[in-house]
Order: sequence, then structure tokens, then C-alpha cells
Amino acid sequence: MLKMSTLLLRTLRDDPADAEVASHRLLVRAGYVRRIAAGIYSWLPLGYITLRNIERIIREEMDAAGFQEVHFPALLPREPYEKTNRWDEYGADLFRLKDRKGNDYLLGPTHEEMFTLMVKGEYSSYKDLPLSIYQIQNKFRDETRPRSGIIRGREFVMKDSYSFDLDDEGLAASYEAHRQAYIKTFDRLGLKYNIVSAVSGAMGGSRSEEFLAPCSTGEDTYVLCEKCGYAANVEAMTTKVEAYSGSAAQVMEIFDSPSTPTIDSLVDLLNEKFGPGHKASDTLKNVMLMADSKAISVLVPGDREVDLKRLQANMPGVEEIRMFEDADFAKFPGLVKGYIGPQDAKKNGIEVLADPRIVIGSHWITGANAKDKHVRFVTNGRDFEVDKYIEAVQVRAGDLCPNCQTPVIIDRAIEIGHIFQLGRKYAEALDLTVLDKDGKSRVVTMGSYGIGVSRAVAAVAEQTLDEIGLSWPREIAPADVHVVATGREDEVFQAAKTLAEDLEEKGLRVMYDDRREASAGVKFKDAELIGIPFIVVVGKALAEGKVEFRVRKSGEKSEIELLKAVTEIYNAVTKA
RNA sequence: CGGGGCGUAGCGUAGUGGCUAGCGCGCCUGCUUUGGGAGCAGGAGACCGGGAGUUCGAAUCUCCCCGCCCCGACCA
Repeated sequence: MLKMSTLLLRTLRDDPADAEVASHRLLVRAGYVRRIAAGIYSWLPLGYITLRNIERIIREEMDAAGFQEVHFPALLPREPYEKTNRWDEYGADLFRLKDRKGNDYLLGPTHEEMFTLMVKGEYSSYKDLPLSIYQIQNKFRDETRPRSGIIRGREFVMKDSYSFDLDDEGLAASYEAHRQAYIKTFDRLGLKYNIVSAVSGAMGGSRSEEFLAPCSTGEDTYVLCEKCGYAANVEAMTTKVEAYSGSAAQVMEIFDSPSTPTIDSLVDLLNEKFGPGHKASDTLKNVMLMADSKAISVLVPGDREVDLKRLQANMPGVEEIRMFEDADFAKFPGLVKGYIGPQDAKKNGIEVLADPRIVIGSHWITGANAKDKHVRFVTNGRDFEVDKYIEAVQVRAGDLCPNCQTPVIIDRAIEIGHIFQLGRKYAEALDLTVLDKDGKSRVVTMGSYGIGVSRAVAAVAEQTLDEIGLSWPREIAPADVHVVATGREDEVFQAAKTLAEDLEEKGLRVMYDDRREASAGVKFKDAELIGIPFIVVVGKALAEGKVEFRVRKSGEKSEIELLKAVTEIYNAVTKA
């Protein structure tokens, strides 16, 4: 039983000055966590119980799925990370240190290498697969900007799993098993979440999804279709377009367009010259970029911007994308800055990538590759060729859902889980192979699956808190029921203590506010701040042989006969 | 890393050149109070982030450093 009189807990009346987001403010005020350094937090008893409850649920679901728990050190040697090139690739985000002999060590940011090596050390036959193992461990990343309290820390608790399979079908099955386990886990945590398709990025995996808990303070942006449920990370959103249905345009017509460096100024000129009704979306923007050392042109409708992050996510293998600079223009004399059109791209030796909205047969107003000249009726497929269609424009609310063509909304969320098919990158780098049926050596294929455990504490808090404090789902709360004794008479405290003990005997986890010196008001405020889902007040109603039962979330209050209290409270708490 | 802001007691803060650094919460002692963050009285707690400088005198001005928060860039 948690007794308030002895609990290491000091609630704060004022919001801490360094906390902005609600979960952070309340977790500090309610005495769950304390900041030690930027992005580094200590857990006080209430917070640690909560964190362990979440760990417990995750562990139960992982075990139920047949995954096995292991544990690695947080302090790791350099060599394995050297072999996979991550000692360098991870860059400044990696916490590095040296031992007394001058050897390099790191604090693990994620443990692919160690898992791979563990399996390599123990297994060597296809008969041993499939295998899924996981750990719950503190991870370290020297984030450039830790923020939002526990949501993005430099040390945090993560559950990471890895699956090992012989072939792609096996990997798909392991992936699905994790997906289902995650659904069960997050449902039990009481989180609202969307599973969104993500881009697997440079890792080269074939499938990747994120579990996003919607919340205004979240730092991830995603697209959601409220009609059909389609959800995607903005980078992974796809565009569905209809074939061009308009009539074919007349031949290209070049016209003078002095001083129209921007799309807006061009549209003004068009309306003046060719009559009103021209829109930015009738024009074609040619964005010149350098992808690593290759010049590319990205065509987007004039009313759209290129989202470099999204573009890069859709160009696997490309490490750096940047805008053309004057020096780059100098290398392509055929390109007239501000008046570029795709008509001469072939001639200039530039690869043309285009937004899918630039469909075959559609015609556009674009630059004429000559100073102060534009051209209209430039038709895709007739006057220029697109080498490749690519999703690269900035996604906007109101863009159409690729499934059902309904305008989508854009929402913010906290990423609480990420599952993806890693493939053979680590197995190859660390030479994890097994012998197959035919006695041939085969590289194992892997999946990687993470849950932000400490982050989940904040995510649940964000989704459940209200103006007066935290408000946990029962399985996560530090206790099931919070018994508050008010008044000063010994009988009250005696009755409250007995009730608390009886409830505990029944199997409930009880927090008991047995403080003699605190006023009723203080105790009520604290109980509401702390957020245990049910509050039982033993106080003035005791004179009539009753106690008060409150539901934290709804604020409902009711009176219960003391004699029936244990049973009724037990029933109310456990059925909820 | 770029932009903005901040650093005074455990927490929230006042104090923009003047002598003993003030207030609220919390904490300790006593009395009173006890259903919505109680009252009175007394008390403990601060090298004013650090260093250097300017000055008769620095929390206050100058310079350097450190730390923290927010926005952006970045990020399983």
C-alpha cells in the first residue's frame, strides 16, 4: 500500500518554468519525474511504478506472442558498430566514451548489432528459425534538441525486438506477428493511435509502419483520411491521379514575359495578356536540385512547393539533396534561371522527375529556356518526357486520399512504435548466416520493431490528462484506488485505514492518503493531480455510515454504505 | 547548428548601480483550524549559474564561458 504520509512525493503548486507541454508539466507537478539535465530524467516512486506498469504490459504481450526477452549492456564496444559502419554513420548523435586504456566505447542508441551477434553466436541452422527476441533497455542518443520532457530525451527506455528469418515469407510472417502484438499492446495501454505507412528510408527495408498517437503536442506530422481511415506519414503519402481527360492542346506558343521571376508575377501577366482565370496551378515549376552529384529537375504544379525531405525519402540511396546554386547553373548554360522549362531537359542531360499530377497529355505554362520568355500549351508526352514520377510536393490538408478520394486532414502525433522489415543489412555486415536444407549457407533476413516505453508514459498522459491533472487508465496508474481520509477524528482515519487494507486484501492496488496535517482541499487537489482513476473519500459522510466514491475521469460522485464499500468499490473498479 | 528567450532558496518569482536581496508556495516549531491548495506567531534555507573586468560600491554595467527552454534544421 502506498501511504501518502511516507511516500517520496512532493507535489508542486506551480508549473515548472522549463516545462511547456502538458504531460511534462503535470508529470513534474505531480511528482512523477524530475529533470537531471537536458533530456535526462529521474523517476520518483509514482513515476517509476507507472513506467514499470507500461513495461509489464509490453512484456506480457511480447511473451504471449512467443518472443523471448534478453538483455544487453547499455555500454558497448566500438567494433560491432564499426563493422556496420554505424560508428561513423550515427554521427554526433552517438554518445561515445573511452575507457582508461583509451579504447572506444559507446552508449547504445539501438542494438541491431548486438542482437545480430547474439544469434550468430548461438545459431547456425535454418531449423532454429524463425526467432524473435526483444529487450527493454535504456537507450542513449545525444539528440541535437531534446524536447517536451520525457517525449524526446537523450536517455530513454525502449523496447526493441528483432526477428530472424530465412526468407522473405518468413520475414513477412514475423512482421505480421509483431504488428498484431503491437496492436494488442497499445490497445491495452489505452492509447488512441493510427498505424501509418512510413518510408523505410536508407535502411532499404521493404515495409515499414509507424504507430502514431495523435496529440497536439506531438512532433510527427501525418495524413489521415477520416472517411476510410487511410493514414500515412507525409513522406509516404501517395497521390492517385486520373488520366488526362481534357482535349489536346494546340502547338506550343512562346510569349514575352519580362520581369516575372515568381509564379505570382507570372500569373498576373497571364491574366493581363490572355484574359482572366489563370491560376498558379496552370503553370509548371521546374525545381533544379543536386542529388548527391547529379543534377535533377523536379516538375511540380506552380502552386506547389517541393518537400525536400519527402523527395529524399522517395529516392533511396541518395544521401544529400540540395537546391541548385549559382555555381551549378553555371555548369548548365542551357538553363536560364527563372525561365526553365522541361522541353530541353534531354538536350541538357538532366533527369526529369515529376509529381504524379503532371499526367500524360496535360499541358502547362512554363519557362521557355530563354530570358524573359515563357511558353504555353507545353504538353507532357509531346513536348517533353518525364523520366520518372515521384512524390515530392509538400502535402497539404485537403489533398485527396489515394484510397477514396476524400480530402485528408493533417494531424500531429507522438511516434510510439515503429516496425520495419530490415532485410539483410546487418546480417550481411556481421555475417549472420545459417545452413539451409541443402547445406548451403544463407544470409538471414531481419525485422526490427521498437516501442518507446518512457515516451509511452508521456503519450498516455497527453491523451488522458485534463485541466486539473493526470488521469490514468487503470492498468497504468500507480494504484487502482486512492483512499482519502479527511477530517481529524481518529475514527475517520481508523475507518479509512481499514477500508484501504480490505481493498488491498481484495487484490486492488491502493494508495492511502493518511496525512493528518493536510487539509481536505489539499488532499483532493493532490488526488486529482496524481490521477489515480478512482478516489474514495472517507470523511464527513462517515457520520451516516457512508463513504464517497469518485471517478477521476468523469468527476462522478456517489455515496456508498461503508458496510458494502469493499464489495461495491471492488466491483466498480474492476468492471471499469 | 541558425533564430529567440531565460538563469536570484526545493518550486514559482520581485529587484536595471546604493549599503541587511524581497515576496508566495513548500519546509521546521507552537497554538488555532479541518470537504476544495487554512489562520496567526516564530524560524531555517541564496557564495544572485561560473570567471574576468569597470566602479568608492555590481544580482544590476562590459566581456568570456557554462547551463536551460522555445521555434527551425536534424533525428530508430
